[in-house]
Amino acid sequence: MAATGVPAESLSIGEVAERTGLSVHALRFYEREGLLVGPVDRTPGGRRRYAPMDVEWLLVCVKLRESAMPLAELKRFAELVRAGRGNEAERLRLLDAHRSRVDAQIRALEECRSVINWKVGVYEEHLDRGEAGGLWDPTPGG
Amino acid sequence: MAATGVPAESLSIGEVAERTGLSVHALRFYEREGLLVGPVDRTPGGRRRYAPMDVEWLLVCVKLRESAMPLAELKRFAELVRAGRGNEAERLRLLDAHRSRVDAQIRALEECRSVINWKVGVYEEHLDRGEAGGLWDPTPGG
DNA sequence: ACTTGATCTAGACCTTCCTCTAGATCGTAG
DNA sequence: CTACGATCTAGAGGAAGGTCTAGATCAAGT
Repeated sequence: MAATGVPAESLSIGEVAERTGLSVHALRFYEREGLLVGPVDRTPGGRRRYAPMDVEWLLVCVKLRESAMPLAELKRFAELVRAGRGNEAERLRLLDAHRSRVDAQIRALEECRSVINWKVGVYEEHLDRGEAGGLWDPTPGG
Repeated sequence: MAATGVPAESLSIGEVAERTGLSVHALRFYEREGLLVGPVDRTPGGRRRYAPMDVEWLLVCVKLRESAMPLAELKRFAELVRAGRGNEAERLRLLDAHRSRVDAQIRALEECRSVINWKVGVYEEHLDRGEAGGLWDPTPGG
């Protein structure tokens, strides 16, 4: 069912799927799209054998994706890493730009939350005083 | 160019687009999809005339969408509001569920940010000591 | 009247990001 | 040897959320 005869730490695609939360399909898709740093190792039979480093990279990818980095940008990042030492400044710029976007997202979500909280408050108050309130709900926007 | 002969507060679709940040196309799309609470007023010539209340509803929609509420759920909410008084408890449940998701999103983004911060720190440190660092970048995952 | 810009409708089209299918192969357990 | 599940490749399919086009109409300025 799993690893034998290969470097003890290597993982099958299914195991990587479990560890990263990505689907097996998505893992193959990411690879095709050039989102991985290096080519994935194969067993003599042609199955993928992921190294721990691949998994760590994928875990970073998952975080970047979760924070809405587009695949295209993730690909760009992977290319920079693949190119090797010498472009760290550019990698840094890329990450830093993304970080700003994440901060903006957080701020935006906090604002959304306060709008929702306000709406929730309106409904709670209404329910508290009971439907007996009679003429109610002239509230713009329900 | 704008309102005359209609209730002073009514707005053209272009004006609403400006005020909400939605495109004119998106506004028509939202309407078709049943995301608005009521039918939008029309001029004798057939142009849409939005009431201030429509705009307020749209501004709420924008916030809900920004926080990733699916259109289907927004539509459900619009239906409840359209149905009128009596279903406030359900509206509340819907909003409350969404609020939890927003909180989860914020927490997830904060975790992403800390991963990014760590990565940024790695690159900054590298750049600080100069490329002269020589053998570097055995870092799993670039 | 003429021109220009905003709107109108219906519906085709697009992008992003996967997901799923088909049909074949690998590998391990019985 | 036989099964059976996991994986393989290539490519089709799909959901979400708009965006854009075409061709016509409206409304205002000159």
